[in-house]
Amino acid sequence: MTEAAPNSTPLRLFNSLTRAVEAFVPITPGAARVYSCGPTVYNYAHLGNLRAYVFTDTLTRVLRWKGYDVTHVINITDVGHLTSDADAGDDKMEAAARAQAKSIWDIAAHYTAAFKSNIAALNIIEPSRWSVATDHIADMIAFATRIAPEHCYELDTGLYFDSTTVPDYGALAGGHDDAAHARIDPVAGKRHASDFAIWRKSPPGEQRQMEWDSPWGKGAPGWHLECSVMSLKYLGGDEHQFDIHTGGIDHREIHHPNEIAQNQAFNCTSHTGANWWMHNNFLVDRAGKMSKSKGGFTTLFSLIDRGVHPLAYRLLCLSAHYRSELEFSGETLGAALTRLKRLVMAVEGLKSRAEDVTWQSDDRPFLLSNLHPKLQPLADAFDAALSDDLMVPRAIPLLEEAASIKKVPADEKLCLIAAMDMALGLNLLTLTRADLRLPPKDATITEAEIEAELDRRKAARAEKDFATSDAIRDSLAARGVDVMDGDPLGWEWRLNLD
RNA sequence: GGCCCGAUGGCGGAGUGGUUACGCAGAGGACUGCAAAUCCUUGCACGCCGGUUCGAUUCCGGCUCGGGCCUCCA
Repeated sequence: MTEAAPNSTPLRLFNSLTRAVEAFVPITPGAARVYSCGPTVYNYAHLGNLRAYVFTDTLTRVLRWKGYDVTHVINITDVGHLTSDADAGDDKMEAAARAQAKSIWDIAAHYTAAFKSNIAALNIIEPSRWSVATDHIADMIAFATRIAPEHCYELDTGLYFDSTTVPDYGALAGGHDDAAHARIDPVAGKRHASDFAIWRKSPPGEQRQMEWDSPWGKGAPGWHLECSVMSLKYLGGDEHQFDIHTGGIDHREIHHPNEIAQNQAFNCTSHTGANWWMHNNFLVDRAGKMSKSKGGFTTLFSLIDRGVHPLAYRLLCLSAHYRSELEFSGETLGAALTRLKRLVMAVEGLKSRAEDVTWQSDDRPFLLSNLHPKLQPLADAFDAALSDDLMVPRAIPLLEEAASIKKVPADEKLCLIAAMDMALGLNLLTLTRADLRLPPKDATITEAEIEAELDRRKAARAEKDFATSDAIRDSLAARGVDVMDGDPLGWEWRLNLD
């Protein structure tokens, strides 16, 4: 541990490899190396995608809370995913480029920037490294060259991995059933249905925007290859092993088993490459999970356009355990926004009463030292909840209790809240009520106009001309503005979350 | 068709073999010219049928319903 842990509950994490919660033991004492499967940048991330990064951010923050130095890598997949068939066919990046009549590189740059903007808006800590797939083609070719003689075979369409050449292929998925794959039209010549492409050759006579020379001809790497290559390169160390690999639960069935097979082939061992494989569950709506390919996805940008602060979505994600499905709707989002607002107001109230600035420290052990006797049990319970496989839903009410508990000085409460928020990432110490009042994109009135109307109304009320003051209030309401006399903020946008 | 998961109050979502989750909504109160916002208080639950048990929402079996994966997906 790099810092003295204020509380000593051991961290326990669910491991998809064993389907059990296990005590976390890092390879290097005091350090944690984490790799997260990142986005394919051919479109905007939808809210379901973003849940995965709130999850991995929670993991990062809890590891830090427990005192570990975290090295975190997220990849940017700017090449390699296919639109349809198992291992051949069109590339999503190429298809998006054609559809938008842009260079594929422009597409990747645009959606990468959009993704990073979402990450920032959700107060997700930047990874130690963003690892871009197309920057690692040479590494991928070297990796493939090393495993090819023992584990791969070449067809007209590309280089394929023979899934029977590694022990327990598909174990992560909970048992592999080769027959189940038979339903899919197999690529001609594949030895086993579960074999997958390491290198995809460009179709004869077709010039692709992204293609590279390789020992197996001009083409592009298979989409499983990049994660093995980049995770082992940046996190694997001499042993080519690291601590935790995260991703969506859908990756547990295909992508991660294939990654494991590649790692085993590369290392010539049965070790999967990562000691923990962790998977977040889906964000769902009434119809089931959200997904890009089904269309009809909702982006974080669309929420902001409606006047919903992005951290409300973060709080929504934190209100459920990462391994549970989470229902998304206007109602659940609105509930999270209201909850966030009340939290922010509580902290603002404490800040206005605080007498010193000790709570402005970012030194967690300091903040958690010498806690008020009434706060210590809350801190301990908070630590216990986080340590129990990141049980954040049980941790949030403890922060709320810390904010409202009676007969404890504001400064002391703020110290604990500041420490807790380092784990939750809700920005509670800096966020203000006014920050949460985002104008809807379709607003028909400006804030200056609203303030002018409120000045008129204030004058009318001073004269006890309630007919005029109520008429002004009604006209503002008709334009989506709610007047709140007893509230320092004075007014608020009315949200439409249907 | 194969594999897997879930079923908690109006909604979301924790948890437990016998005692409070929590949030949002609702209700009552305070405040307010009124309303809103805020604060305080508060009602509401454990899919169905069996079994184990002194006692099950919590353990076991069956059923029903819902969902996921098996094709790119977080």
